[in-house]
Amino acid sequence: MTTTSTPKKYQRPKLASVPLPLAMQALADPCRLAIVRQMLAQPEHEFACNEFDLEPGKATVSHHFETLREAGIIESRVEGRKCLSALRLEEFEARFPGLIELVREG
Amino acid sequence: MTTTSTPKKYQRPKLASVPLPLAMQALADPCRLAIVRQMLAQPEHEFACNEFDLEPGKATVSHHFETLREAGIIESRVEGRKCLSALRLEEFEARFPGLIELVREG
DNA sequence: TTGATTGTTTGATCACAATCGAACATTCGT
DNA sequence: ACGAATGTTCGATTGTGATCAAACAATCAA
Repeated sequence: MTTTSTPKKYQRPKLASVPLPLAMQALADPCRLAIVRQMLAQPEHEFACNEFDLEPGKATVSHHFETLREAGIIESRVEGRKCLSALRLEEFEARFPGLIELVREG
Repeated sequence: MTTTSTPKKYQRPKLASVPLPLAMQALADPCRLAIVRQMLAQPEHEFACNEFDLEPGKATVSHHFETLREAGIIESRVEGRKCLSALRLEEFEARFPGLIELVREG
């Protein structure tokens, strides 16, 4: 018997359950801001992790993506061996109006 | 000769020099959010530190006020033996539009 | 099936942030 | 001059966050 595969399942919290400090914390890191800014340039696009030119190693980047997921800023899904991520733009904007716009401006 | 007194001087950074991550970080702490919310209830009022009902001790609170000053969110001045603090509401709103409003809402 | 791709997890380190008690400084009242 | 009031600073502790290398897992391509 081949071991049953457990496809990675990413969490996707309801925005109503995301407290403000968690959202602030998620956007308080330069690397995560860079990720969100690049995503804002193509809001419809689903990004693989290696489409970003980031300083930290992949382990660290993986952690940053998880932080962004927990804050309800992005959502991710498995596609083949890739992890595709996209902004939850409308939902996040509805929960924290104006916050994403601040990220775009810098 | 009595030693010359050096009245405490609080910093007051220009808002243009405050980076977004610093502002986010400052607003990512529950205690500091509580301070800002209480100040938002009376935007014109100058608050002494002991007007807040906060959990941490006074040393910690003193540090939180400094963090808020560094982020350009509040300004402080010495009045007698008190340290009076108030929001830099218009300036901060001009630099980070909508951010303070998010704090008010929760 | 073998090896390369893509990301996650683990274990460890390092820096920084929050916290406290105690000592200190300044000012005010008496 | 003395003591209370109000914060600040110092030293130490504790916890959390960012980071990396290495091992692991799943998938795809040849």
